[in-house]
Amino acid sequence: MEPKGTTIDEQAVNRVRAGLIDALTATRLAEAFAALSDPTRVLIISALLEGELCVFDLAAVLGLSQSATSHQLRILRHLNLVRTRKEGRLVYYALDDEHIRDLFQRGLEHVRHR
Amino acid sequence: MEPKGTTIDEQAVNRVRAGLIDALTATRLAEAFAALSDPTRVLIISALLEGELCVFDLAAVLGLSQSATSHQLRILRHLNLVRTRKEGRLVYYALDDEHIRDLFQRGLEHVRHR
DNA sequence: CCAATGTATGAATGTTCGCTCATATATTCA
DNA sequence: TGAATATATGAGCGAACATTCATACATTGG
Repeated sequence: MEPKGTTIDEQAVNRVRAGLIDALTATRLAEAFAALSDPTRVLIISALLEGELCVFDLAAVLGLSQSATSHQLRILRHLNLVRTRKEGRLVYYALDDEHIRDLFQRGLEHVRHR
Repeated sequence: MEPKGTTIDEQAVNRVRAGLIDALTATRLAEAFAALSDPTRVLIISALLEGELCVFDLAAVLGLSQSATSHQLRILRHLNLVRTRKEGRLVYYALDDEHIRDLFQRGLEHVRHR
C-alpha cells in the first residue's frame, strides 16, 4: 500500500467521485432538507401530522402571526412538502404525501437517538 | 357543524397543540435537517456513503478548498452526522451511523419522486 | 529541533433567511 | 355594492451562514 504523501489518493478520489450524486440533485436535496431546517416549519409539519388545518388555526396553534405563518407555508408549498385545498375563503394545508411523514420520523429518530 | 367565523376553532387548535412536539425537540430537529440543507454538505454525505475519507481527499473529491471542507465537516461533526478517526496526521471522516444513510435516502426519494 | 504536511479555526465579507409591518387580493355576508 | 374576514406578498431589518484568507495546532521525517 502506497504511503500517504503530499499527493492525493487519486484512485480512491476517482472511485468516490464516480459514485457522487450530481450537483443538481445535491442542490435539490439540500433545498428539501432546508425546508425542514427551521423550528417554525418543523412545528408546522408536526401540526399537520394530525391532519389538515387552515392558515388561521395553524397560526393559532403555533402562536405565530398570520403573516409569518403564510410566508413559511409558501416555502413548504413551493418545495412540495404541503398541498392546499381551498374552501370558501379558507385555505387548508395538509402534508403532500406520506414520504414527508417518513422523513420527519427518521429525523426524530436521529435526534432522540443521541 | 358550526360555521367558521372570526374566531378560532379552539377545539381543533387545542387537540393539535397537544400532539405537537415540544419547542426544544423542534429546534434540535431543525438543526439536524439544517445539517443537510447545504449542497456542499449533501455532497460530503454522498461521498461518505462510499466509505471513510480523510479531509484532504474529501476536499479533492468535492473540488473545494481544505478550509471550507473542514468548516463544513465541523458542522456535521457537532450535529453527530459524522465521526472521526485519527491516524497520524490524517483525520478520517465517516458517517456516524446507518440512520444518516436512511435519512439521506428518504430525502432522495422525495426529490426524485416529483 | 526544525521544516513540511494535514487539519482546525478566527476574522471578514457578501448573501440568505425569518420576522414584522403595511398592503393587496379574494371571498362571504349584509 | 361595501364592509369584514382569510390569505398572500413586498419591503425592510437584524441575525445566521458559506466561503476565503490568514494563521494556529498537531504530527511526522530529517
